[in-house]
Amino acid sequence: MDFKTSLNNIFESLLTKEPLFKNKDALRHTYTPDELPHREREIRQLASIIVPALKGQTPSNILIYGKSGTGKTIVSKFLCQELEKTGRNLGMPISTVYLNCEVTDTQYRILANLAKHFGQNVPFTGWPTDKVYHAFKDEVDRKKQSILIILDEIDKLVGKKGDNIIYNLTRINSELSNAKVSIIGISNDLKFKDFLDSRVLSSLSAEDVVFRPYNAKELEDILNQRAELAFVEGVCDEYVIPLCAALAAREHGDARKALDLLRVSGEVAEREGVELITEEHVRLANEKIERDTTMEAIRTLPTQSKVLLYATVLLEERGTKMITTGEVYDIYKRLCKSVSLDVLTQRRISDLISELDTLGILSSKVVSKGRYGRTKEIRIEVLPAGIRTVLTEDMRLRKLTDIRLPQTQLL
DNA sequence: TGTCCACTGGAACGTACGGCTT
DNA sequence: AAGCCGTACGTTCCAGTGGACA
Repeated sequence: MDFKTSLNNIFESLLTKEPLFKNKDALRHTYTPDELPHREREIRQLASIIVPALKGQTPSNILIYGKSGTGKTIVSKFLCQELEKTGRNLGMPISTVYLNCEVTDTQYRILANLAKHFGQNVPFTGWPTDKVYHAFKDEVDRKKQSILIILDEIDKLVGKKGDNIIYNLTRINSELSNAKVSIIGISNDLKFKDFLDSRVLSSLSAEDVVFRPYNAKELEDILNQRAELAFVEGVCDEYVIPLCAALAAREHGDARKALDLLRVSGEVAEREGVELITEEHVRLANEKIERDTTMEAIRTLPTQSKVLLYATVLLEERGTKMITTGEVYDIYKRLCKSVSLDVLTQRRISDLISELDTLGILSSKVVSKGRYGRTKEIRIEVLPAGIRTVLTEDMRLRKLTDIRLPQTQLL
């Protein structure tokens, strides 16, 4: 019976055994603190642009630029909260909608999400797009109100079928008699403007706001503010936060990265069962984050891409000097046959290679070998051992992990 | 100087699927 | 039940090309 009671408490004891953290959520980038250090200027600038909404006028559309982790999203969300709150106090009806265009990446989906936000029941597919557009427009126009739409990662829309949604939204006010719509576009990509239609551009980027990257000192302030909320007092060695800040500053001042680093450092120390987080934990955390993100990227790949990736690994291990599309395709075909998987065309594989390249798992470069044609030169960017581990997790691909190519191939 | 390789990458089209409308 | 619609994922077709080699 002693045995039973001790097991009963096992989760409880594990749950309460978080000696370092008092509120881990404060270190997540989704957490919105009461103050946003080193962004006062941007907040004031944006607030002065959208304040007309509180007087019943239409604010200019805004385009926000800045690298990842510079606080664009969090500042925008913070302003929305404040705007809605002030609106309520003044009796001005204001709605704000936040959409991430990486997820919501077509015209249909954006309109469907907007319509849903205003209480319309739109299926995720099935309706013609203009019907969804009217559902949204009519619902919104039923009363006098200001609407602020935030399109995060708006650069993900250009070039795709979704890109005339930007045009349609910037024009919607001329079709509305009661409501007023303004748009805040957020982009990581500074070159984004070059790809926009000039009519859309003049309307959308009536006001531009640029978010500079944080420097190491600023990151340190942010981390200190969050650490105070997240950690039990005195568990951080004095150099831990400066180190996290320095590492993140090296990567274009990414606050998200800095926060992740500090959080994972804490977790690593906790798992070790020690009471002080040290620089060594930060280094371990840095490696762990890197490893985890690439492994996760590989794990979520479609089966075909996994086989393709493995074909590249085999060629690399064989010591092939220059891996080309044609060679990879040859091995890929053989691997597919051995596990009776459909063989895709070389054209498709060429696209999959480019996808793996943008994910950073492979690197491919188009090279010309003169008399011997033009092709992609391919290199693996992650550890082969990691790729094998992932393959073993996939029942159908497990038997591939035994395959090795002969060191030299005689043809 | 021209040829010609081994692809690249754009474009149109096909198929399957979930889901609405009538 | 038949006919649309939007989306994902592929295929088919093909013009275009950088540069080693004859």
